Amino acid sequence: MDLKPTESELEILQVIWKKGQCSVRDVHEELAKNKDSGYTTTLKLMQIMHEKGLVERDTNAKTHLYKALISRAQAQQGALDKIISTVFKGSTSDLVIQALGQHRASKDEIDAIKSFLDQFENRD
Amino acid sequence: MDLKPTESELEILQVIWKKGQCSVRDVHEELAKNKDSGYTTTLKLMQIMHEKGLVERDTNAKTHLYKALISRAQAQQGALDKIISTVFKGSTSDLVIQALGQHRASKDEIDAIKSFLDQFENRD
DNA sequence: TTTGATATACGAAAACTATCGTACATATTT
DNA sequence: AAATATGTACGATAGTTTTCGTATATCAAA
Repeated sequence: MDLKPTESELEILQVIWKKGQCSVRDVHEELAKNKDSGYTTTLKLMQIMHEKGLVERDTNAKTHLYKALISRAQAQQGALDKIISTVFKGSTSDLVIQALGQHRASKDEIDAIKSFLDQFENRD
Repeated sequence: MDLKPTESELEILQVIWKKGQCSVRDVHEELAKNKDSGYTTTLKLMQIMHEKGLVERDTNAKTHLYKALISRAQAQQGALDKIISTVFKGSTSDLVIQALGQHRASKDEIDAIKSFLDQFENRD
């Protein structure tokens, strides 16, 4: 299996991850806030995602319910791996520094990252 | 302008960023190390990148020379913004932690990030 | 039970990306 | 000068992704 969601598929997965289980309408109404494609477009995409094995669905009721078969963490790692190799010359620390440099991190966020680093460092 | 390079365009930009200024052949020979598409494919892609405004070119000599019109930092930030919004729920610190969690960072890298964080934190 | 709202299914078009073949121009070598 | 190598231009094709129209089924309300 390939399991590399496209851009639109990721938008859909976002909604499913957030809500846990969704009808096409659930997803479409969420997407409609930022986008204006039709309902059948969302439906078709979700059907394709089902064919690809990105989601599973319960077809017992008239309204089918979809669940994600790929975790957010998996998708995150896939997305990270891709941009680290294509734009960050393979350097994770470059990515981290670029991300932190742009973003106005709160003290809490910085602390969270620091303690994460500590724990990570002491793992050796 | 849209300025969102495709996958292949990023591969080409990588080479141009590294070398500073490139002929199509320069780029193609570099890409050929990891890939095997034809010379005219690279040429065509670079012509399209020129139309899109991703690169400029000097056509005085027979062999045209290309330069990037988008910086590596810009492309990095664009890629980061995209995945932060599509898979990281808008959370930069989630991205940083996920990136560090997977990657086996060296002590030097960790230190670099820590001192970056310190400097960042003291900025207030 | 007829009407209207809401579903899925699915073919087909549109848009975008990547690939290549071929034509043609310009250097370089023999 | 002829042959060879190297360059650009560009149309055509194939693959992928996104979009939508239309057919059809189901349910609820009038």
